[in-house]
Amino acid sequence: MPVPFGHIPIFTVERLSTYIRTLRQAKEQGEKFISSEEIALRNGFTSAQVRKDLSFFGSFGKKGLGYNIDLLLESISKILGLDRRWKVALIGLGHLGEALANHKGFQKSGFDVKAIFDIAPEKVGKKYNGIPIFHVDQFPKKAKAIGIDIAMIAIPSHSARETIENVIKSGVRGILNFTDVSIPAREGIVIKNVNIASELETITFYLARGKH
Amino acid sequence: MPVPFGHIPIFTVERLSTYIRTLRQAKEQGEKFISSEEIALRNGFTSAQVRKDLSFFGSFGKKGLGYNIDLLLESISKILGLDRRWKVALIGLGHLGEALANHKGFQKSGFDVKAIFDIAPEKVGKKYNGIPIFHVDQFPKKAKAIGIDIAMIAIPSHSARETIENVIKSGVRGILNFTDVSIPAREGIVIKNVNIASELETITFYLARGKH
DNA sequence: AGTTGTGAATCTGTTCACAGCC
DNA sequence: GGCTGTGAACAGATTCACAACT
Repeated sequence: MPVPFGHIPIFTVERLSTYIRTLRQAKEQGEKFISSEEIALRNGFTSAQVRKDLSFFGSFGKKGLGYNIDLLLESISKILGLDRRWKVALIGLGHLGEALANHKGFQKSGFDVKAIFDIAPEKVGKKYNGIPIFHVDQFPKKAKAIGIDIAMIAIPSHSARETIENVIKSGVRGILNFTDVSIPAREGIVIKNVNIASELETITFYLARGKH
Repeated sequence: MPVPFGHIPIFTVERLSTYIRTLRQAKEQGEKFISSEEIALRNGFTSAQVRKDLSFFGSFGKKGLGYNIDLLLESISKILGLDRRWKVALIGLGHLGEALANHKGFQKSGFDVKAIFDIAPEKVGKKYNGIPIFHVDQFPKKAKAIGIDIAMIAIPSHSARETIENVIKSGVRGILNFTDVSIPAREGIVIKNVNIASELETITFYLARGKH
């Protein structure tokens, strides 16, 4: 089933996902067609970049006219694997975990949080937002039973490495890691490390030197 | 005061901030020195990359020995502008906003959330975690009075563009934007767009094609 | 006239490989 | 012997610029 298109730059993949949001917003504003220039403008990219990104996967536009928004939305969604729903587990129901469990954007893109894992006895066995909470020790068993595709990790850093190893061992191949411990990807596993303090730190780098 | 080191790759800046976390963790484990190889290994980078990143800013290591962790921590912190504290405002106290207001990692890196802004009448005028909550309309006045350096935006997308324009007009030069609307940077302003659903979407791209 | 799609040229970032120092 | 620091070589991503199409 996987259809390879040759090698795709990682930055292209990240931008595709931005285009989806831009297209949804243009659609809400009543637009039917959109040019590469307009997509670029809204995001601070260049129009050539938008066209090149899309060209890796095919021809979706009409010369002189631009892109049909509905068609392009559907095409990019398919490219990103969003033409199906994905079962997501959340590990760690702290403040960030709650935010993730409540995140509106997931539903729209096809992600369903199917199970939550934590170690706090007062949480385990209950439900949050209708989603069952299990003990982290149960992860391998439950993940297999439910068919979890992706795990989001939002736990303290001291147990991060061990927990993520167990997640990988249990057969889950996609990991979105919010902990302070950045985990290298490895054969067969897709890991994305996101660190919120890091994001602020790249901002201060530029602010501190007045170069921006 | 800003000391220019020539042009620095954006990826170098992002990795520096990862190195800080790695160094802190090594330090907690009782290490005093660390090699570029060890830093690389823990994060899935290459040792040459670590050395090259640091070489943009000076020589921090000892040949044959590696890097003194305390010294390197201090050096990188200074490079990233973390040798001072930064005043941060949070706009939007929804689920994600609450997570940001409670985020432990900020304190450690020198970020203090000094004010929260929202539009809900039941929140405005109260405090959250000891941080005062103001109406978003008050942002320009309060931001100036407090001396806000960076604004974190965690509001629904429909009001994102307008709110961010007002933040920029009020003189804040650093923005961490969590909304679905990605905002282009512009002269004099540093903007970082972070989208959590996007992160999942780049994972599914690879999962969907079995290529990882 | 307007806009796409794309090879070629350019620019940016990474890796190699080794001299130099501890 | 081990590890850094770095110029040179390489790989990867972006931009240019224009032919092709509506």
